Amino acid sequence: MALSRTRAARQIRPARPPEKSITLQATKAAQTRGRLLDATIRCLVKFGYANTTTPRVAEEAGLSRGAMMHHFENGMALLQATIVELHEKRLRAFRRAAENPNREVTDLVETYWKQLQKPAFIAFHELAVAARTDAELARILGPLQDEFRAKFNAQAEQLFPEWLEQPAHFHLAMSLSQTILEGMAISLHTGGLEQASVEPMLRHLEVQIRALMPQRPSPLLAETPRIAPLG
Amino acid sequence: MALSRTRAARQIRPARPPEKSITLQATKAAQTRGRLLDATIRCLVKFGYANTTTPRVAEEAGLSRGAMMHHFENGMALLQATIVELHEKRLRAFRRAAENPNREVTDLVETYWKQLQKPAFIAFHELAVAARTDAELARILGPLQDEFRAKFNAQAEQLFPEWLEQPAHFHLAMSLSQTILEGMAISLHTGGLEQASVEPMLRHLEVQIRALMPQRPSPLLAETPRIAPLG
DNA sequence: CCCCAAAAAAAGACATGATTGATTGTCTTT
DNA sequence: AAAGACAATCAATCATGTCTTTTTTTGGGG
Repeated sequence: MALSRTRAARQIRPARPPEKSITLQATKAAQTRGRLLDATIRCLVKFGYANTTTPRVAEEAGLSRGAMMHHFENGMALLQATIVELHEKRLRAFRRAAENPNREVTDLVETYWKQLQKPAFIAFHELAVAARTDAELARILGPLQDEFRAKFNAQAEQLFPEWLEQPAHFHLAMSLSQTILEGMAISLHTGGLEQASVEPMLRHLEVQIRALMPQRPSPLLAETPRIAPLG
Repeated sequence: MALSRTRAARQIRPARPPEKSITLQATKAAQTRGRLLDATIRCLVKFGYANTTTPRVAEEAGLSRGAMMHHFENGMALLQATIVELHEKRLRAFRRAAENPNREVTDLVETYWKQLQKPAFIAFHELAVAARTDAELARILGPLQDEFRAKFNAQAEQLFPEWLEQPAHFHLAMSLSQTILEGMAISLHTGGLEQASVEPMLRHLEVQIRALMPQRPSPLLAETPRIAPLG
C-alpha cells in the first residue's frame, strides 16, 4: 500500500462518528469497519505490507471497494485505523494478563511471548518496518509505541514495586525482555532463527530477569552475583 | 517492488558472463552492475522495500531504466543479485574482523554490533521481511541465512574451541547474541527501543556470554553459577 | 596508422496491467 | 424523503516487461 505519495490528507474522519445517537441500526457501520480492519490485518500477515492493496483488503473483507472507501476516506486512513486497532489489541491482551497477577517472572515472559506469536504482532511489525520510511505512518506509530513501552513497564512496576529501588536493573530487564522476545518472534518469521533455539532462550531470559530483580532469595539462585557495571 | 506475480523467470543470466576473455574493457559492465546493486541497497534504506521500484533504482544509479534492464533481465534478478551482494558484504566484514583474533568476547559482540549499524543490515532486513510473504525471495534468502548462521558459529568455534565441550551453552550464546543484537538494531530503527538502553544491554550481553563460556576464571565472575536447566 | 563492421552498453518508446481516489447510482433504514 | 451503506464505474498515475534505436567500445583488415 504505497499511498504516501498522494496529496496531503484532507480531513481526517474521526474513527467513530462522534456518538450521534446511541445504538442506531447503523451499528452495522461499526461492524463493517471492524471487518475491514480485520481484513487489513489478515492481508498484512498473508501478503505483507508491500502487497496489501485496497482491492485486496476489500476482497478479503468480502466487500466492494466502493463500500470500503465509504468508511475510510483513503488508504492511509484505513492503515491509521488499523494501527490504532492493533495497538488497542496489544493493550487489551496485556490488561487481561494483568488480571492474573502471580508475581512470577514467568508470567511476564510467557505472557508477552504468547502475544508475539499471534498474527497481530506480525501485522504490527510489517507496519513498523514500513513506518521507518513513511513519515505519515511514523507520525501515527511513534506515540503508540512509546505508550506501549510505558504501559509495559508500568505493569512490571505494579507487579514488583520493590524493583524501583534499582532503576538501572529494572530498565535493563525491561528492554532485555522486549528486545529478546520481539527479536525472536521476528527472526522466527524471517528465517534468522531456528525453532529449537526458542525454548532455551526463554528459560535463560527468565533466569536473567530473576537475577536482575531485587533479591528475593530463590533456592536456585541464592548467590547470583550482582550484574556487572551499571550506570 | 511487487514483481513476484510475473511469470516464471525465463533464463537466468549468469551474474558474470562466463569469463569470456579475461579483463576486456567491459569491466565497465561489472562496474555498472555494482552501481545498480549499490543503488538498490540505497533505495531499500531510503524508501523501504514497498517503494523500491525499478525506475527509482535506475534514477538513484544515474542510469536509464533501459540500461538497467540490459544488465538484469527483470526486477527479481536485480533483487536476487542484491541479496547475494548483501550476503557477501556481511561475510566479508566478518572475515575481516576474524583477522584480528583477540579471543575476547567483546570482539564478537562489538564486531557484529558495528555491522548491524551499517545500512547494509537495514536493507537486508527489509528484504528478509518481504521474503516472509514472497516465496521467490524466501527461496533465495533462506539458504544464505543458514550459511551466515553457520559461519557465525564457525568463527566463534574457531576463537573458542573449548566451548564445544558444552554445546548447549554454546548454541544458546550464539542465538542470544544474534537475537539481542539484531533485535536491538531493528527496534532502534522501528522506534521500539530507546537509544539509551543500548549500552547497558551490550554490557549485559557480554557478561552473559562470558558466563556461558567454559570457565576461564574471570576476576569478576569467578563463581558464576551454572545456567539453569539446559537440555 | 586509420577505418569499419560487429558487439556490447545505454537510452528511449510502448503496451499492459494494477492501484488509487473520485464520481455516480442503487438499495435499505429511519 | 433524507441519510447512510453499499456497489459499480471512470480517469489518472505508475510500475513492469518488451522492443527498438542510438551511442560507445573493440577487434581486426587495409
